[in-house]
Amino acid sequence: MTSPTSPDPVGFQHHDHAACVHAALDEADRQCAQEGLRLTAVRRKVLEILLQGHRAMGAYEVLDILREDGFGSQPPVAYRALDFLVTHGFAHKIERLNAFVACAHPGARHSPAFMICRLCQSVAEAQSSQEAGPLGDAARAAGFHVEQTVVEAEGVCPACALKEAK
Amino acid sequence: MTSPTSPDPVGFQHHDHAACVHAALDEADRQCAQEGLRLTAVRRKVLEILLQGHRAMGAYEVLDILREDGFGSQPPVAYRALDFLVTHGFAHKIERLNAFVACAHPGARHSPAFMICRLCQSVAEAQSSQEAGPLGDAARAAGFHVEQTVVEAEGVCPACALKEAK
DNA sequence: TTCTCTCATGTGATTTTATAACATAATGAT
DNA sequence: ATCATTATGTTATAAAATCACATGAGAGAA
Repeated sequence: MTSPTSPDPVGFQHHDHAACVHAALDEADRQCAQEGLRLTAVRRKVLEILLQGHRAMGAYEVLDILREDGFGSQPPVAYRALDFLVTHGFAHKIERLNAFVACAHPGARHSPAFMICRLCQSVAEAQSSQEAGPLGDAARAAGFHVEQTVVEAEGVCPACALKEAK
Repeated sequence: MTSPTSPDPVGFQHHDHAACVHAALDEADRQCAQEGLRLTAVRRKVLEILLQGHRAMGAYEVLDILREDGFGSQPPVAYRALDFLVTHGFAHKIERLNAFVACAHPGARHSPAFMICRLCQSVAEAQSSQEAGPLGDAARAAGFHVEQTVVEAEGVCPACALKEAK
């Protein structure tokens, strides 16, 4: 299933893709049931698309796939599902790319940080924190109450750095 | 010149606005001369607009003012000038808002961090760092080479927090 | 100066991203 | 079964950004 030569776009490491998609969907089902959220067909499909894609995808890219699969084909269909997933932590928006990725740490309450490779467009998700680091310090100093954070680094992933060095 | 009742949108504190705009433009002139950059009329005007506005402004908002002042009125005019300013550190793009602010620390080589008030839309710029904090740790652990960072916190500024508390 | 090369600007058209507004349908509670 | 709520489908439009190409201004060489 997983090509051994293609770069792993979410974690910079290879893994069993089909299993990972399945497990994440199961986890989402479980979590929605627990919290009384409705993981409807479109929403579940969009999450599946993001998990399958395993990289940052634009809303219209997601929409194209939804259309092929017989769902509504207008932008709001994709945006609404993406909003749901983002709101409830099943996916994240990468502001720098105006694109979306499935969350790599489902279930965990977290403020994610992303590393975006400018060469292969892969995106890795790391755990961040709203209080730690320079931003947390600045916020405390300024008396600013942080509710959400966008932390994204653009640069070169290890795989591309290797290729470039050659 | 400065209204004592309006919130200060960039730093959450009041200051002498006219002088601040003037000083920043001078500083930009100086720095461009030194680095052999051309701070042309449009570019200087756009910087002035951002400094005057003293908040995050959309490209089209900037463009409207350019138009009124007799410059070109098509989007590329604004976007090109903004690109120049951002590239050379005279302004920053706030990804979360798709908007631009004049740099609050001109001259300093820095990776900025922003605090965005969701109530009054004011934006404060703090100094950040590409190496410090959770993101730096994660990047080192992953072998990711960071070139640029987007660090933005959304929340409530001190002034709005006070108003809400009432 | 005048030529020329380069970089910047002006303009029209288009693409990409995102939302508004409203009708219809599905779901859950009573 | 009814009703309120929430989700979906669809049309239309807004907002943000870029492409392509023609014109113009500035720096350096002849």
